[in-house]
Amino acid sequence: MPLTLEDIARFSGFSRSTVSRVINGGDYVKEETRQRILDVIHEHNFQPNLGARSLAGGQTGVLGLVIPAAVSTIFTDPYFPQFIRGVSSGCNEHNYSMMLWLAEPEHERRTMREILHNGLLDGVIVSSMIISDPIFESLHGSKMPFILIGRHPTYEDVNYLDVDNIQSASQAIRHLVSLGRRRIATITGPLNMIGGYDRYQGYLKGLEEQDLPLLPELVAEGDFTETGGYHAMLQLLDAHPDAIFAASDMMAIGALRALREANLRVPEDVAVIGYDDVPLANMTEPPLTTIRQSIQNMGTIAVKTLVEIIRNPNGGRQHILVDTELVIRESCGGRSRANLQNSLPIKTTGF
Amino acid sequence: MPLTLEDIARFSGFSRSTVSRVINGGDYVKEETRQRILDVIHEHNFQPNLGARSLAGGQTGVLGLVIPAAVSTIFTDPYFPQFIRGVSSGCNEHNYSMMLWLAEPEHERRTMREILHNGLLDGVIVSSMIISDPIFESLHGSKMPFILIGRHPTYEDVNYLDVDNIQSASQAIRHLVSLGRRRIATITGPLNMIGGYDRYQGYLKGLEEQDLPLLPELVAEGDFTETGGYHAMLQLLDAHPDAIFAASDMMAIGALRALREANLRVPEDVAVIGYDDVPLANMTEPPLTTIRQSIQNMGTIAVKTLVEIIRNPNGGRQHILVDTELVIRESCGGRSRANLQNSLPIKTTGF
DNA sequence: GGAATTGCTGGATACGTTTGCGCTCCCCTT
DNA sequence: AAGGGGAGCGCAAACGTATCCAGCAATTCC
Repeated sequence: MPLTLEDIARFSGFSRSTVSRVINGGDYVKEETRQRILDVIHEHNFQPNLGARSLAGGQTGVLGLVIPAAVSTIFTDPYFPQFIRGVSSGCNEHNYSMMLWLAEPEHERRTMREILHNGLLDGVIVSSMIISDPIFESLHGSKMPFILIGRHPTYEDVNYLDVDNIQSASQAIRHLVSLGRRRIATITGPLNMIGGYDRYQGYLKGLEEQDLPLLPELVAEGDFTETGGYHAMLQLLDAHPDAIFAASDMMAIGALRALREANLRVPEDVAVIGYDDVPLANMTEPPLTTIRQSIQNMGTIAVKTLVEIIRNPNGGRQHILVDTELVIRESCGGRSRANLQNSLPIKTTGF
Repeated sequence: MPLTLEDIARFSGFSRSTVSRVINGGDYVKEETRQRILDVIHEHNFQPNLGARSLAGGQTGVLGLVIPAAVSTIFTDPYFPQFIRGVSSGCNEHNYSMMLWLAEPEHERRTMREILHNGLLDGVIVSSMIISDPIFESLHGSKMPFILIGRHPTYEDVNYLDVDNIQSASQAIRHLVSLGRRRIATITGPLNMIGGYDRYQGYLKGLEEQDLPLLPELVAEGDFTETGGYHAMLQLLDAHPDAIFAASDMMAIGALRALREANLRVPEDVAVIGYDDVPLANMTEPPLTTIRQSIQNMGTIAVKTLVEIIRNPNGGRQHILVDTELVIRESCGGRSRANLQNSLPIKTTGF
């Protein structure tokens, strides 16, 4: 039988209300009283009941993290463990608990409302490359504060947290130009996916900043896979590029294979830059220059932002872009083991 | 403003009580009434408030999953993602939600009572506990139903679910001996973790069964990581082992690296067996012989068992051991692509 | 035909907390 | 000296649900 406020009130000689005020850091309590009550609470290891709190106060201190289990990479990719860890860490920091829901398609219909709208959650983080429509719609139509990981392509009035794809891609181009490359090709991701589209926009921005023309024969669309990168590279060979910016490491690895088969040297003949800094990127021949995103950091920031949104629901929408780090290895022909940036400052766009 | 039982009662023309009975599958409701109320509930997408339910009924439908974040392998090892996925899947199956708490040492004291004993959780799964964990004490002293993943070394009256570490490790030793190896070394996990400890015990049991002496110079302690395995292997080199039993695949992979650098051939000079069968184990050079545990399955079984314990608190303690499978690949020098066992039967010890 | 039983429903209470309101003091002003 | 105001505290009303109990009709039993 756990203790109640009433018990603590009785033990300390004050009323429920005062005990409650002490717990919630309320005003108008004499310091002496506060100490007395805190002592009793500590002595009996009292813990207020969350259900009752939620009923009376409307807050639970619980955040939801939704990840579509359909994403098969959850097994092999260190992305999700790291992200989950970041979120967990952020929760601990802000005195929240984390409800994790790996949305399985076969259970989705049942659990969506049940989990999201039963009053348990103060807010929700939705992590998914594929914007899972039912979940999004369900949240968007409710009062529940939520934040997306990866910006939403169409809805502008939605909070999101994303990697600064455009900025980082253009930085890659800038770096290649600084190394003397001029015929810079790109292997894009699927242009109907927001990540692929944004990284291509960054490529365009980089060209423009460096006064280079956009040559259609230097653009090939891939699908984020190694095979896709390989075929895209084959298309590009005729155009004789002296550098490749691939929108993912896996595609860059495919490009390396195509270049090797074409007897072109990397980085002497063609420089290559990837994106993601997957563990494999360090083990290719030559090791891959790439753009790293701090996934764990993303999780922490997501919590921090969501907590702010919960505390201040009318603060306007939050669009947060996390900066990246250009990890320079041998494949671009630049100086090895040197980073242009070490920190991961945060740039906020909002109002 | 979410709807309440009262609203549904008004819309359907019945009382709160009857609506509540319909929702909770209670008896004594006319079929016609039940249908009418269900229609209204469905039409308005009504979802009962969890806080109120918890207050009035004492049940929340939420399970806690506790993982010590101190375990650094959470980054690199696919163990936890898979386990989490299994637990999540089990929760979906049994209509429970999952509260995930990665216990960080610096936040532990604050959150332990706060998360475990605020009435939110119906039960707790504790994974990979460090021996003598305060979390255990806190749970063991309370009425909270819980189950450990990995048996507890001292307390016998505690529910647990574990891989048969001792049996499987000794099986690995037996296999190595059958292949003619005699100087069999082991790279253990941290011996203050029950998994590491038991696999070491299995190693000892294997030696004893095969009448081999225990040589201290053939034992090195690792930390379940690739780097740890690498350094442990370096220590072992002087003792000239002809076989290595590593308590995790990641450590086995580190050992492979150390062996390669020492110009030793695997399996000709040294046979290697790992533990876990992570995806990477199939991609090493040479492919790794290892012991497979169906981690995801463990998660599902843990939930199933815990739910039973919650429903029947006086059902006696549960001790469940999940069998393993020795997956034979090239690294041990045995016949390739042959499995000693294919199924994963469950052996139950209890009363 | 009256009494006992059963099927179905509504009223009322309890769960443990937050919080608006009102009541005492006591100090400060004029 | 009287009045105002604020600090400190308790009372009581919610919050939304589960569930015991009472009531009532319909049915069954003797």
